Amino acid sequence: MSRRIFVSAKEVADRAGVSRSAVSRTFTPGASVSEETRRRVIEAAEALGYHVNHLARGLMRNESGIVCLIVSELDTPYRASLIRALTGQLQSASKIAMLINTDRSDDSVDQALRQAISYRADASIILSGMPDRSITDLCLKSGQRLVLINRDEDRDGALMINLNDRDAARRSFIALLRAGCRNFAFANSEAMTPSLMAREEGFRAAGREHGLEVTVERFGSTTYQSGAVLAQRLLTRETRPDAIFCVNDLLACGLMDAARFQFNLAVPSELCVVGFDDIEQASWTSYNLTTFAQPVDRIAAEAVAWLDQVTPAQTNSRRLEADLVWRGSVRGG
Amino acid sequence: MSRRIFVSAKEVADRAGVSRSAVSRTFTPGASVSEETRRRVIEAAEALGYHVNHLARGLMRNESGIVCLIVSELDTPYRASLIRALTGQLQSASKIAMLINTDRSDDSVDQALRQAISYRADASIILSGMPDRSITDLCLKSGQRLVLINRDEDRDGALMINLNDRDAARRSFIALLRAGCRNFAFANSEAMTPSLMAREEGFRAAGREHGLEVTVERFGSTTYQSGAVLAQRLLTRETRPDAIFCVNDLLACGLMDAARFQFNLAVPSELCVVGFDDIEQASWTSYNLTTFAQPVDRIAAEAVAWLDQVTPAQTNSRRLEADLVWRGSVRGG
DNA sequence: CCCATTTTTGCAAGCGAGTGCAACAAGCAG
DNA sequence: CTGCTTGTTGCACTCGCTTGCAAAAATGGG
Repeated sequence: MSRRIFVSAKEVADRAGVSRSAVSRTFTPGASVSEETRRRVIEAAEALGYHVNHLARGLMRNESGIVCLIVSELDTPYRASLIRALTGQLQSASKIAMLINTDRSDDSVDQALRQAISYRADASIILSGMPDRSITDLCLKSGQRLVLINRDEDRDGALMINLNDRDAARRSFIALLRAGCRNFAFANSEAMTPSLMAREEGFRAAGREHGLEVTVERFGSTTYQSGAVLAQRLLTRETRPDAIFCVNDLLACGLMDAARFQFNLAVPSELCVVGFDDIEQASWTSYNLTTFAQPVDRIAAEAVAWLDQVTPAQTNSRRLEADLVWRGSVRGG
Repeated sequence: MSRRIFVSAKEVADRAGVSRSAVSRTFTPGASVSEETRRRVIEAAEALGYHVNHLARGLMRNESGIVCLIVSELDTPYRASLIRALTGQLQSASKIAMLINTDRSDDSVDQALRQAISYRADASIILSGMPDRSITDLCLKSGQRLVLINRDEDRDGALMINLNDRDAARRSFIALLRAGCRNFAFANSEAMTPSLMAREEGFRAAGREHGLEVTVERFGSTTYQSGAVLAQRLLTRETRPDAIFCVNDLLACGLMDAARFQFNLAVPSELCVVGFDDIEQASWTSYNLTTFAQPVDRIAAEAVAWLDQVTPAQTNSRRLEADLVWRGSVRGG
């Protein structure tokens, strides 16, 4: 079964009684075709079910319209909503997303970029992991655009979109301080990616500025399960924290559940919690979590706008602000 | 900036001192090339950073290796995990996923399929919505494979993967009956898709068989928020249900939160709840929801296996079983 | 009505690869 | 040495499209 009998421009041309170029031009915005021929071509195309072959077009035009999204653990709420925003906005800019899942091995971000090159993607957007410099250089040299979201490592020529994590962490500290908390803790994973570390640094720095100790605990990856373990570790300390900033919401949910059901602590009266990302679950009544919102639409918009530019601007780094979403997991507010 | 200077087979051939065909054959498994030339080609390719142009290859071979995933609201937990499974398994079968987001307008499933045709996708997998017959016919006629997941409407030639929703609903009823419940309710959305309706039918049918009334309430879409509204409606009835089967987990979470925080009902002692999908949140301590697991890996495996077949089998419909995951939202167990 | 513009149209040359075919080389049996 | 098989290689055509170029048609001004 390799019938694969797509109808080609030739057939449309024959049926419409015009040349193949006429068909081509009909489907090329801005090309010179008379109203009459265009009508006949459209009609024939409709009747035959013709669709321009984007593979062939990409080959000729030397631009495929494809943008690769490189991501692991894509069912994580934050990732999923970012992907949703990106695919939506890419489509509005008449590009199409190829999704490459890098869950498997470690070098697979490199593999993913090779795929991107093979399909002559116009650009790649990296949401997870960090590829080797040699391969990113190859991408850039080949004229493929590169967007790094929350990756932070430098790659000249690539667009880097980051949040102001340090500042958010600082604001979180102040909010907790105003809520009357005095024993601060930071619940982190062991992932140690730049943006996660920036949150930790920012929170610690704020502590130092106010002359207050900040307990830091790190465990596993940024998941619900890690949150539970971190709760275990933090809440059994001699001086129990009354304020915990969690490196992301998923972890915060796990931590809150453990605090509540395992340690019988009431949030926010006995323990204040702040998260990061503003995933949907943060707004659920059970959590009602005060958190920082990832501006997914802004992120996607910046990325797509940059891809649409003819010549990428000088400044290829964006630092976006994460807004604090006040909910019930912190007193006051 | 349209440099786009990818290296071509010609350049590799020149550098290796062989013909272009030799390069082509080197990268075509099973083609006849001597060990010596292959070595030289590989070496030159490596040095130049050559990657076969999949656009051109797809054009010639008349198969692109692209599979379109057509989906809306892809940040929904169940959808996201299905996408993760699909992309992972497609890649293992050396195919690549194109993700088409159909959030926007209503006819956009049709639009998506047009895109799939334009990119000469080998197949399309539809997770949301239902395209017009005319366009699916065009896909099939063009030799493009079609997979419908939980769509249920018939399309000859397409693979249809469904769950045994009716049976799951029946088992759910029996479990609730055994838990000692007597006032049964079914919380549904107004989406009315076949698989959701099958769950409702199945649950009602089980009720009839046991001579017990089943209250059905429908509202909005299958979201957390709808769950809250449905709780409001169901739990204010003169005879309050003590067993609610929710059409999916998201809705169940909303319903449980409302039951708990708004109506002060304890789960499972005063109210038993069963969901569907087994999203990650169902396992969180706050919900600890008894539910039916969507066999996402099986679904993905069936889809990919069918795509790999040279000639699609006669029987192009799969009905998979959803396993009951016992947790704490139902007494006993 | 004629000539100069402008618009439309078709031809043909690519884009980067795969592959049938024939030429060629090597290996081997007779 | 000849004839034949087996394995490699290059030529040239093809896939479906875009686009520069020049010819043809349409338009308009004088």
